[in-house]
Amino acid sequence: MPELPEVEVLRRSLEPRLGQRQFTRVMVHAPALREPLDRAALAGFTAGRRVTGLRRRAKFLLIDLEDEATLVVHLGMSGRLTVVPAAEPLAKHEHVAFHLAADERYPEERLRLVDPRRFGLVFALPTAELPTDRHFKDLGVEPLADAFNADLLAAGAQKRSGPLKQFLMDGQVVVGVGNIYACEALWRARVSPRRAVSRVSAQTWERVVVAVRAVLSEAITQGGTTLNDFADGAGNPGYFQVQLAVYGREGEPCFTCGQPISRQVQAGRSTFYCSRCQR
DNA sequence: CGTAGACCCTGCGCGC
DNA sequence: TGCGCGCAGGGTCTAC
Repeated sequence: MPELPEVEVLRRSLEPRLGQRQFTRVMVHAPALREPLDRAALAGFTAGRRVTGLRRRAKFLLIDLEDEATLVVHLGMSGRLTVVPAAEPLAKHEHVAFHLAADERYPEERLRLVDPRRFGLVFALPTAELPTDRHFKDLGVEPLADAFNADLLAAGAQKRSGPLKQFLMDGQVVVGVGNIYACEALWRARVSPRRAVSRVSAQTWERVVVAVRAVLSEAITQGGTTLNDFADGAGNPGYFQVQLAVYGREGEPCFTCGQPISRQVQAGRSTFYCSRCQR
């Protein structure tokens, strides 16, 4: 399901539902997702602790708990993280669930991860170890932070070669820009995804920054979904509210010029673009 | 050192 | 109606 906007929408939807709730037991139903599930660590860092806050870094959801522990969830391609009644039957592909104690607001529930393709990831660790954890230590800047700017991209491009789209999707440069929004942002910036990063002007970098920010923040505002199987933390489905200009529109007319949208595979992923508008 | 490609896994839609 | 194929939002590893 996720790109950055979907994870951010999920974070916001879960925040009131999980805030101050106490984790009880963890139910691990699969041996591994992208990595093995460490039942002992998951239980040890969560059982009995209350949720103190929810954060996001790149496409990772960070659930901070009492006593300086953090539960980390990544949804991969097909993960859904939802809160359901504790007695809800086990869902197909429900690989792990964290039970939540009843309080004055909610009955006993469970926070469950359903992930058919199992590209997701769940682990827990001391909060202080997050920055040096191997999943986080090499991550680039957040695209909605001030540090994401034309100078940063131009500097990063000097150390690399290859096409612009792959550069934008490189998490060591900027995080959270996945295949859909990379395509959308480059269409909006009117620059070709195939353009070599060495041949991008300062002015164009500026347009790319503006476009990435706009595409992501609009998707968040609109409830995050471009994706047909997205659901927020309450299980509400997505609404296809985000109008996609190029992604999935091969052969359909460009909204700007009417030229049929092209599709080309780059690094094993489909790239959609307008060959007239994007140079 | 960077970069390109394979790979992890299941489900879905399409054409036959 | 059923089957096989291609394709899908992510990230990481290996071979060059």
